[in-house]
Amino acid sequence: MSSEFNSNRYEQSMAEKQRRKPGETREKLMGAALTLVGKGRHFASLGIRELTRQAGVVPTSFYRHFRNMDDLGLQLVDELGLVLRRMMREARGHVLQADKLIEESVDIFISHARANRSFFLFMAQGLAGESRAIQDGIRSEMRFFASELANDLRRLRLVDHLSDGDLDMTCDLVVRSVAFSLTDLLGVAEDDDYQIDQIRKRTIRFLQLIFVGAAHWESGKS
Amino acid sequence: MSSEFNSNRYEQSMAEKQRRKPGETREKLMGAALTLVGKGRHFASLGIRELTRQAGVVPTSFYRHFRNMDDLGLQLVDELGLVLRRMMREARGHVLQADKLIEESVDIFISHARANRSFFLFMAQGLAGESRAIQDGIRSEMRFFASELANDLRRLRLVDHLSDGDLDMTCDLVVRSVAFSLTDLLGVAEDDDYQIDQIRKRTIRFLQLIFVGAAHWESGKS
DNA sequence: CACATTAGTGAACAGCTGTACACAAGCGTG
DNA sequence: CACGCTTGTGTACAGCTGTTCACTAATGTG
Repeated sequence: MSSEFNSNRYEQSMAEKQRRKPGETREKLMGAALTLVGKGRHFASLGIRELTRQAGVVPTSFYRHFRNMDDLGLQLVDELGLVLRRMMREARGHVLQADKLIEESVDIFISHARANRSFFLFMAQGLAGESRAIQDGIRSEMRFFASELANDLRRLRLVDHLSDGDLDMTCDLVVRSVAFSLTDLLGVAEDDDYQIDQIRKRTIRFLQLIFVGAAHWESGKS
Repeated sequence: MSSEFNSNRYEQSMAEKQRRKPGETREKLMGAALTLVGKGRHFASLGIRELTRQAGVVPTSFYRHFRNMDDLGLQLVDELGLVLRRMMREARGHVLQADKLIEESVDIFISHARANRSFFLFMAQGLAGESRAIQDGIRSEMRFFASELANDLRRLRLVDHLSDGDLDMTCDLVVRSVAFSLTDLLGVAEDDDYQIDQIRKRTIRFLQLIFVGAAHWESGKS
């Protein structure tokens, strides 16, 4: 990555101290955090020096962009939101007919989880992390995701018999189940296709079970 | 049992350096870890010195009982198993008739979660923690819990139409949903009765939805 | 061009960290 | 009693930690 500017003006780079595109260090620091998390470290155990070392930057640079570790975590949550939105957009574009809706959505989810492993690892960690702000941020992203899902389902008119509240609850449960499958997914090796397929099948069955419940919800309500 | 001369020799305890019942320091260390976790710290960020300080013990004592932090975590997972088993036993004893089964189980779960807050906090953290061994341990406890639940349901003959595999899947989903509600529960203040009741109601609805799905599962299967 | 602002650097400091080592007190067993 | 075993203690050390400070180079704005 980022090799587009190494050809034209490196002859004056005697010092090469700080000529980089703006915000690059910031991204390097956030990327370094994700890299370390991707290597199995927990975000809460990362230190500033360790982070800057991984990013190839001097420790003091950290404070130019973040007040402390929680601050960096919050900005990571914001980027996580972008990842989720990209995933939603792709799902909305790809789902063609209703009968394969669950399978295709789960597939898209799994492929995004594999492509953005570190991001989702960070999300799973943050749910029970030590910063309340990060926790709330992630929870809020999940709520947003669930409400968007509810909107889509309403638009597709597949669940007309459900009240808004019941639909929201159903989507909430769906998102939680998928999020939990996510932690399964992050627990197996990246290339263990067999295990990943098992998780895929289980997740699909979970969602089918939930939607069967939703289809019969009013009649089954006590 | 008591010989005749071991009763009058406690007056030489001038130093009182290390006369404590065996294993007390071990428990103090594990308790200190739980205390810190209960205060909002993440287990992965705890240090040995910090822990021994909290326990009121000298740092070197740590190594008498644990090889490292992961070792301590694993032993905490074992104790977590005991907590879960106690909870299951109480649930089995208290559930009288089938129609209140979900409500009563959720109530028991919530009361145990409040009573053993730090333990469940540790469990929620460990699910996405940095030690694979701890992660697997917790996952294994959850699987055991789910299979016990499946046994109970089979014994109560409430779900005779489900195959063993489908019942296991249903119970797995139930346990996951409850575990996720747990993280909600741990996120609110201990005495915020209103929020806790909201979580209680939502969890009950989740489980009802799942069981409605299970009741119609075969017919809804594609 | 002059200027304030921004983003980078290196040196420094006090304090904390994990771990090793040698020692002491009490225990159970012979 | 003497012995080894376990548990707890104090000291020590090298290395890492977060954070402050003063300095410098490049950038954008007038």
